[in-house]
Amino acid sequence: MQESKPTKTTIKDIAQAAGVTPTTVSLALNNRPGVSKKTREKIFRLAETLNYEPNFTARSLRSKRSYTLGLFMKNIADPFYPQLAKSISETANDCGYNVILCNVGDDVDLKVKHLKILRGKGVDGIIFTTMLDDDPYVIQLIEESFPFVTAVRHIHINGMNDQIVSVTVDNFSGAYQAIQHLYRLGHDRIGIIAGDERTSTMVDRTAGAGQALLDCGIEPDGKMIAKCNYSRKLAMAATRDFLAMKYRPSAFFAEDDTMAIGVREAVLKAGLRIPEDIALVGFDDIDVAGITGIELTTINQQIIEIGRLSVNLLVDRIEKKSAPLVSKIVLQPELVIRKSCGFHLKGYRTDRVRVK
Amino acid sequence: MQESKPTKTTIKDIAQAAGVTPTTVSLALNNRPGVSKKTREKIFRLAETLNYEPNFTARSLRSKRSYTLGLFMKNIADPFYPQLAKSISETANDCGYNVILCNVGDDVDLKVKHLKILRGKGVDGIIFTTMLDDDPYVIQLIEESFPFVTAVRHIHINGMNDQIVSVTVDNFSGAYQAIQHLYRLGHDRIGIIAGDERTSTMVDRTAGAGQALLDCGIEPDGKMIAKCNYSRKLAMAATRDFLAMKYRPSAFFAEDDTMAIGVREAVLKAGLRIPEDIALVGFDDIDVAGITGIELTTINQQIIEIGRLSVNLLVDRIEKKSAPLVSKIVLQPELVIRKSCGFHLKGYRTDRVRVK
DNA sequence: GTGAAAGCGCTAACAG
DNA sequence: CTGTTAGCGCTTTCAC
Repeated sequence: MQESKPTKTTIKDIAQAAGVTPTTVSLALNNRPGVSKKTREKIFRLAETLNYEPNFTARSLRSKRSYTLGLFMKNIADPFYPQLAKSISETANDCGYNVILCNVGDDVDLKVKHLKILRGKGVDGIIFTTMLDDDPYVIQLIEESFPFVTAVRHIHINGMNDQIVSVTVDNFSGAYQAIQHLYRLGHDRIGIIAGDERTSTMVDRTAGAGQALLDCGIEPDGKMIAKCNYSRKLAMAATRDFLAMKYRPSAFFAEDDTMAIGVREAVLKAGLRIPEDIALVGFDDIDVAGITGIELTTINQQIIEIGRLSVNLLVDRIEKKSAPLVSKIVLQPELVIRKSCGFHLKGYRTDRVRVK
Repeated sequence: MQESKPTKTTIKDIAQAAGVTPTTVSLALNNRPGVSKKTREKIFRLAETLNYEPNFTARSLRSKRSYTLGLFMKNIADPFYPQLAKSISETANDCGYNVILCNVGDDVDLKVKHLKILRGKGVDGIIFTTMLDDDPYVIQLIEESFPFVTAVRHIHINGMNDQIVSVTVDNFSGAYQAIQHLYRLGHDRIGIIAGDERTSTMVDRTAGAGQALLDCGIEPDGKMIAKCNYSRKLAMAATRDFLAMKYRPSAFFAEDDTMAIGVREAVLKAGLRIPEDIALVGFDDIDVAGITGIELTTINQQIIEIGRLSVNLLVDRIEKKSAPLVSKIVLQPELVIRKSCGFHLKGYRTDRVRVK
C-alpha cells in the first residue's frame, strides 16, 4: 500500500503543496505569529496528510537548540540510581527533552571525553550526578555559561558558587539524625562506613555524623571511620575488620544503603544478629531497604524529587537563558525507622531522649 | 586567559589557517584517503591548537548518521532493567554511539510518540526491550528497513520474521527447568505467577512451565496460573488468594524476580516460612536475589550478555547496511539454586530424579 | 501576511 | 592529492 522508501516529507514539500514558501510553513508549524489563520490551517492539514515529521537535526543546526539533555551517572546498576534516572528522564520528556545516558563512573578522563561528545552533539544542558571535588571541566562550563545542574552531590568553587545550580538533600542533617538515633538507642561505639571522600555527600554526611557524636558527648575517633567508596564489597571488608576489634562497635552508620547491605552481609556472616547484636542505619532509602527481612532503618533522601527539581531548574535555565534565580535547592531528609536499628525491640533509652 | 565566548572553531577556520579548503580538512580529520601526509599532519596540529571540536549535528544532517541509538525501557526503576541499561549504554559507548533513554512503560501511544521523536532526531537504530505482541509500528520499521533490535522480549510477525533481529534467553527452557526443579523437590501443586500475556517472555515461560508439568505427569490447571503483569503488588495479591485456597500450592514459580519478591512478602505476611512451608523459584536473577535472607532460587538470564549482543548486532546492521546475517540469538538460561526452594534442606526426592 | 535569500557546519560529487 | 560546487532541512533576517 505504501510505496517503499518514500523520501521523508519536508517543509518544502508542504510549502509546494500549499502554494506558499517554506518560511510560512515554518512559522505556521511553530505556532508563531505572522501567518493568517487560513493558511495556518491549510498547512496543518497538509502536514497531517503528507505525514510530515520535523527533522530535529536540521532545526538544531540552525537554532542551536537540540531539546536533548545529557545525564552523567556513576553506575546505573547501583540500586540508588535507577529511580533517579527514571525521575530525570520522565520529567525531561514531559518538558519536551530527551536524555542521553552517560554511565561514566568516577573516571575523570571518561567524563571529559563524554562531555566533549555531548557538547559536540549540541545538548542543551547536562545533569551531573557524578560531580567530584576536583572535576576539572566545571570552571570552563561556568565561564561559557553552559547550562548544567549538579544533583545529589554538589561542588563548591570559590567565587563562582552562586552560578552553580544544585539540588541535594541536607546530608549533614541526615547523618546527624542517623547518629542521634543510634545514640538514643544506647549506642556509644558507632562504626561509620563512609563513602568516597571526593564527594560532597561523603564530606557532609561524615561532618554531620561527627557533629552528632560531639553533641552526644562522644569523642569522634578516626579509627571508627572507614572509607569504603560507596562500595558494597569494601563495606563488607571494613565491617569484618571492625568486628575483629577488641572493643567492637555495637552499631554501624553506613553512608549509603548499598554499603549498609554490605555491612549486613558481613555481620550476618560473622554469626551476629541484626539488630540484637549489631544495630544498623543506612542512607538513601533504596527499594530493597523495605523488603521483609532486610527492613533497613535509613535516611530517605527524596530521590524522585531531586530528579524532578534538577530537570526543572535546568530547563528554566536553558529556556530563559538567564542566570539562575535559584541556585541551590536543599531538601530535608527523613529518618525511616524499620527494624535494623532495633528501635522496635526496646525503643529509646529514657535517659538519652532529650527534647529535640 | 581564555577570551570569553570564542565562537567555536569550525573546519572552515582550520582550512583557512592551513591554506586549504574545508573539504580537505574534512577528509583529513575523518582519516580518509586522498590527503597527503604533510597536509594531514598540519591539519591535525591546527585542530589541536585551535581546540577544534566537531559539530555532530551538522555532520548528522549531511551524512544521515547520528551515532546515537534509542533505548526503549519499560521501567528503569524496576530492578531488572538497570543492569541491562548499563550493559547497553556502555557497549554502545564503546562502539562510538550514545544512547537516548526512553522510559515508556507498556503504553503504546507513548511508545509511538517517542519513536517519532527519536526518528526525527535521526537516531541510527533502536533497541526495544518493551516489545508487545500487538505493537503497531513494527511492520513499518521493517518495511523501511530501519535498524532495530528487540532484546529480552521478541516479537513474531508472519512473513517478516527473519528480518527481526532479537536477543533473548531461552525462556521456555528456563521455566521448564524451574518447574522440573520444584517437582523433583516433591512439589505437585505449583502456583504460577505469570507476567503480562502480551509479552513473549510470559508466553514462552508459561508454555515452558506447562510442558514441564505435563512431562512430570501433572495436569496443568488454569486455576494455578495468575496473570500478574510483572507487578510486585499484583503478585502479592495473587499469592494471598492462592494461600486461601482449600488445597493451596506448596510451591510458587514466579515468572520474574520482582514478582517473586512479592510472593515472598505475601507468604511471610501470612505467617508461613520459605522454604519450609512454601518453596519459591523466580526468574531473572536480579541482584537482590542473592542477598542473605532473600536467597532466591531463580533462573539466570545473562542480562549483561543480552545487552552487549543486542548492541553489537544493531551496530553491525547499521554500519554494514546489509540485511542481518544473524537474526536471532537465544542464550541458555541457568538454574541458580539458593535457599528459597528448599533444596539445601532436603535435596531432590530420589524417586523423582530421572536422568535428564 | 508572505516571500526571497542566506546560512548553520559539515560531507559528497565531480573536476582538475 | 586538492578544490569547486552544491546542498542536507530548517530558521531567520529583511524586504515587500
